[in-house]
Amino acid sequence: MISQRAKYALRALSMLARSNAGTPVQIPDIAEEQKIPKKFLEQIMLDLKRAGLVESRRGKQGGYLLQRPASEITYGEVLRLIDGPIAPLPCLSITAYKRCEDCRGESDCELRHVFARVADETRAVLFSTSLADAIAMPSNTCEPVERRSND
Amino acid sequence: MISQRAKYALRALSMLARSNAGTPVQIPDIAEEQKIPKKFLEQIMLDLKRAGLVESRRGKQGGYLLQRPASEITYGEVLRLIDGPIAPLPCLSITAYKRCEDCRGESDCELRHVFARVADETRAVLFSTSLADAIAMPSNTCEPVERRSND
DNA sequence: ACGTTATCTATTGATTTTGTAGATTTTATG
DNA sequence: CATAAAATCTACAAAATCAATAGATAACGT
Repeated sequence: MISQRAKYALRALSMLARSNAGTPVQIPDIAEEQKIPKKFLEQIMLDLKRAGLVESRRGKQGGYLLQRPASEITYGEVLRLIDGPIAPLPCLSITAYKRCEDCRGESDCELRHVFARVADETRAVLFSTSLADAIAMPSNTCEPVERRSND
Repeated sequence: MISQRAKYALRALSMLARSNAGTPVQIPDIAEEQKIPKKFLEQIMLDLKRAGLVESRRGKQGGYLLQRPASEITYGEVLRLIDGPIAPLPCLSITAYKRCEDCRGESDCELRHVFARVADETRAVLFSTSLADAIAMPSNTCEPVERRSND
């Protein structure tokens, strides 16, 4: 499960992506439309700014804008920033690699082999999907949400 | 990231799967070999038992055995049992579906569309990989851990 | 100068995670 | 039957994480 924070971040960024006009979007507006606690959102936007995803303008007519085109900000990038490593095991993370202390031999760790595949698939989706892609999807992809027999 | 608990559970089950002989494996042995806190492991094994994954024998010569063949216990099943839903969003979980209160319209929620793909891919791997599969993998799959440019 | 907006720092409460501790029950075996 | 070895059960606790709140400060446009 991704964190609430990550959901908020992605939804906020989506709003910025939609409001392309070059005019900043303000926190109170995002908070209201997306039902996000205002002060909480402030912190999140700050994180996004420090990471270089958005830029801010202060004072009247201020607010936030994407720093890059929406097509060049991926879900993976955002998710990693907010929730940390994408990989399901520390020893599979690229940005925060850490050996599992209790695990002898990564090359014959079964867990690692299995979850390496999960990590690969997950990254393939998340880093190939940009904010722009996501916005373009819904209308097209509307087959009645195909469900397999598993979670 | 999967929980420590889940790692322990999977490693313990792996030991049971390997020790096929029909002779029970005991908690102290698992705990020592896998470096798992013994009392913590006890709780985990109880969960696995209650869920019908393993059976137990008490008293001397007691211990735990798989209740089904190792080829019929999947990583997905174990992970869901221990860590909860596989899906990254409550509204994508099959076993614990929950509407996102702050989200209007699931069919046009961008987050949902993107993470639905993640969920599908993840489940495809986890539910198609059994304990037996995982044990069989390591020796074969030993190309020097292919890494993409992303986490 | 004024109000509006982002920025910063600190703190709180709830929940989850990761364990510990100790008493109890069951069972094989001598 | 007595004993020791094993699982079982219940409760608790420390630490970390998450979600959110509070209040003061700095920058900017008009």
